[in-house]
Amino acid sequence: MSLRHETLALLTIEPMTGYELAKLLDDTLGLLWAAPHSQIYPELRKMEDSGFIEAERVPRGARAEKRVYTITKLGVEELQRWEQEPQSYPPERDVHRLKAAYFEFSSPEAARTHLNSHLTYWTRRADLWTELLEGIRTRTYPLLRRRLDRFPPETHDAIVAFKGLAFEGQLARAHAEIDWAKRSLAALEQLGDLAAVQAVTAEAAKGHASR
Amino acid sequence: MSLRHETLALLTIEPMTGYELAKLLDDTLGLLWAAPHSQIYPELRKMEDSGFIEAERVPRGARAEKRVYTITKLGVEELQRWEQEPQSYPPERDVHRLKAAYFEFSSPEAARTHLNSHLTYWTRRADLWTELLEGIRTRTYPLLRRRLDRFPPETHDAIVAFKGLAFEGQLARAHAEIDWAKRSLAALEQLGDLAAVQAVTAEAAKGHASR
DNA sequence: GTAGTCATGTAAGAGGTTACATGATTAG
DNA sequence: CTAATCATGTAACCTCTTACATGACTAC
Repeated sequence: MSLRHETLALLTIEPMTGYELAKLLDDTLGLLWAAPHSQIYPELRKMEDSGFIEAERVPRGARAEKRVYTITKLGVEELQRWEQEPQSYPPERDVHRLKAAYFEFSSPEAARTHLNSHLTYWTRRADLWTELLEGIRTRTYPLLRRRLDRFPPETHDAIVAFKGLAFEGQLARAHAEIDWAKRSLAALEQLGDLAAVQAVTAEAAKGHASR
Repeated sequence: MSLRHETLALLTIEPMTGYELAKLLDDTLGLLWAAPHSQIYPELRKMEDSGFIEAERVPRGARAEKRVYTITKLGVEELQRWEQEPQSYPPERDVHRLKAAYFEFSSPEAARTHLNSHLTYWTRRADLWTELLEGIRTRTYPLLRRRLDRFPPETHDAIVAFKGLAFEGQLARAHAEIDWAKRSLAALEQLGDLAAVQAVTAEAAKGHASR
């Protein structure tokens, strides 16, 4: 349940609408917690009920209105409380590694295709995070700029350092995945002709089945 | 929805009960997809209804019975189908990285504690996977042995290679996390006295709130 | 006018967590 | 006899996904 804390953290930058939060939590942006708007709007209402945030109705244009949410004192305290709370680890659930573990039920081409997609996906992520890190270090990334503008100068080094830490971690993970995909592709090559394996394993497995 | 395919894959080793599958899918075992028994038993019933597995009622002791599940031809085909199907990537959701990104709302001690737990957790995982990999390479890991005993010799190299690949990936990820935690702890040190930051950021955030 | 963006919702369903619940079997 | 293990379930609840739904505003 960290959607709550990610949105609280974003609202410490400045008041925002659900729509803007939804854009920031879009997975393609590369931030640390993604969520669709269908999850965000109800969560904002719940947080409002809990007193963590407050909505202000602001007119836009002639007829329309938007709800601009501001974090409250209670909301900041909740964020601090969560930050100090010990954090458990989610159970292991890695579908790509799982597929790789059972490539003997796949075809050599499909296995290669999977690893190439993996390479593409994580390379794109690495590029994204490299750029983001550059923007963090130079303090030019817009979201960071907006944050620094609101916080006193003596906190800037720490704020920048922590954002840097987090995305260095993401980047390191991406590089580990890229290396893994490359090594795995090489290993696939070395296994030579696997054409027969799929058929044989399938037959063997069916053998158990019809025992 | 890969619980289904992990259990199908395990049932290609040999027929098993829900209880045994639940033990294998325990997170502390370090396999690739964890699940509690409360999820496994209903899933087995669903797969039985779909014809992917078949249950045999086997007596145990005098009064009791157990349901031993066997994968069917249809089940093996489903596993193969899934293996060749393109796999999407889950949205980014990393709670530990998220916490690190907002350490300015934490205390220096809590931040250090988080990173030390991270180190402990991933070191334990790395040890687990190192041992598992050793058992895979020497072909002595019991689950792998059981698998190899059921599959024809010409498939053994590939089966062992794929299991190796998968856990090398897990190990690489663990090492990346360990490195990150160490580098982050060092970075924390270098930031020097952060005692004031938490208070200041909190005040600043409340400042927005009561604007 | 019309396409793109801004803006906010609801709802069904899948997947996962946590807790409750029960009882037989086996090893000491 | 008693503790650990084997064995199988249910139920409430939460989170997340996917799809449906609507309409105003702005730039061209």
